[in-house]
Amino acid sequence: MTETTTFREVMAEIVQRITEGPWGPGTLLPGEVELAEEFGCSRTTMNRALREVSELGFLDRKRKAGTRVRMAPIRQARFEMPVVRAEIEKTGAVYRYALVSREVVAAPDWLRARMGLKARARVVHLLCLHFSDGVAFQLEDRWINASALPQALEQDFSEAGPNEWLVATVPFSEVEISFLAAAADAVMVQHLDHALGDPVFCVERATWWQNAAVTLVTLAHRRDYRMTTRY
Amino acid sequence: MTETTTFREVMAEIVQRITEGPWGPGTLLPGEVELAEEFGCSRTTMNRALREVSELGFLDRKRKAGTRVRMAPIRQARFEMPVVRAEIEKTGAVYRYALVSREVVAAPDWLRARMGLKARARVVHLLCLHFSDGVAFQLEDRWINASALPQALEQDFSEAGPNEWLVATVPFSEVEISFLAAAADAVMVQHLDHALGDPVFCVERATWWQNAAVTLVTLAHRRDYRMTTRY
DNA sequence: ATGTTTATTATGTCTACACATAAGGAGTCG
DNA sequence: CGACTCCTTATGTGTAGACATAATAAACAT
Repeated sequence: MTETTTFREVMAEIVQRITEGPWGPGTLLPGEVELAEEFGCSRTTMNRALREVSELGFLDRKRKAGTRVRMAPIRQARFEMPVVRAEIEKTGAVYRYALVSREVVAAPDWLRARMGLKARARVVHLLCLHFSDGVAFQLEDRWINASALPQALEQDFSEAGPNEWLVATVPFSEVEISFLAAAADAVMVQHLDHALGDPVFCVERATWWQNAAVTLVTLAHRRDYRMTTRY
Repeated sequence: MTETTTFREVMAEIVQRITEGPWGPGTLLPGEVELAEEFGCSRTTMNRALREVSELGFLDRKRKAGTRVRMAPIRQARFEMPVVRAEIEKTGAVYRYALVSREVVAAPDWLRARMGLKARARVVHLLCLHFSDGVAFQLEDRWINASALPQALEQDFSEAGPNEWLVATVPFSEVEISFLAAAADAVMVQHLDHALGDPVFCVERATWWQNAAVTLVTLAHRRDYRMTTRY
């Protein structure tokens, strides 16, 4: 091996041995020291390589037990959750935002339960639309906990979407994301190109910050929308 | 600082400074050497910490340019794509598999176009059901390219699902995954607890290996299924 | 036989140092 | 003024060596 053996090369070789070579599912790999010797690199490098391969989902590492090839590689899909604006503009289309409605109300029971709000919590309820080249692309149904974020009461969200305001205001959060299929309701029918009961692809995102509920949003997408990733 | 400063502690402190402390979005961080000095650790450790924080999506690192706090943290959702069996058994329910139908046919045009198959390619078409505690959980509509995988013709898939056979047979693949909402068709109505036209959450997964199409599968889920992740 | 302690071992992480590499910036030259 | 070269600098990655930790396996006691 003439050139320097980088940990990436080692990774590649390991993956190859797993996927095509002698290390089938369930195989117990030799120890790091032995492998490092075979590959002509330091244990540090071998450790890095093995760690990253295991992060890819191929290996299962346990102290003392050793490194074992996963029976079924954990195939994890990564979906970047783009800001709608970026997602639309990436396609070359023109983005436009519109506020449909805004109201400040007492949190309904289902919302209180869902987000863990106190009784009589006040929330800002928004309906927004995101257009791609003039066509409704996404309907945003958002609730913001005004008890935790009183500044939300002063925002009117007529110019910019609440998402952009939120990411700039609330620094970091605990997030729960769900993907689901829902039946189009009256509101969706009115704003998106759907018929009543049509299947709608929805993303629901609940956000907390320091154990306080921040916001719950449901993003309903236009007809035939797909969320796709490759790897 | 009495106890050992592990790279995790350093990470935590860095994240805290980004989310709550002085390092707002866009901040240019001090160099690794300086930070290592401040935190009382080696540059190696600081490097590891910064690398992992940047993998979390908070930091943007470039040689010479330095380490900068991302304007909008890349909110990426990671969905582990579990084998159905594991997903069901994790909930404590009993898993059962059933083959609904199996046929070997010439690939229909839409499939040829979708997967890039040659004309007159033969495919194995399977319909399978995955039960959770006796209730239909997922309907699997799978096409396997028999031209690339002739072994598939000898499998009858009556005992074990094609997924488990495939992961054991085809080593590693290029995958494209889509999430979408579809309207329940006659087949789904028959096997899942759906009415015609009901919204169904579907996962579509196309797989290639060495530029040859391997399989295309659509997984239709039971009513009200959600795919959820937290971070 | 069964439960508890102890030794062993593979991975996890830290340190200090070195060289590689990419990219910004200064200086040079047409 | 613009294009080029070279230097500087921050991150990227490599080495060897050490100690920490978790989990298995063996030895021991009940």
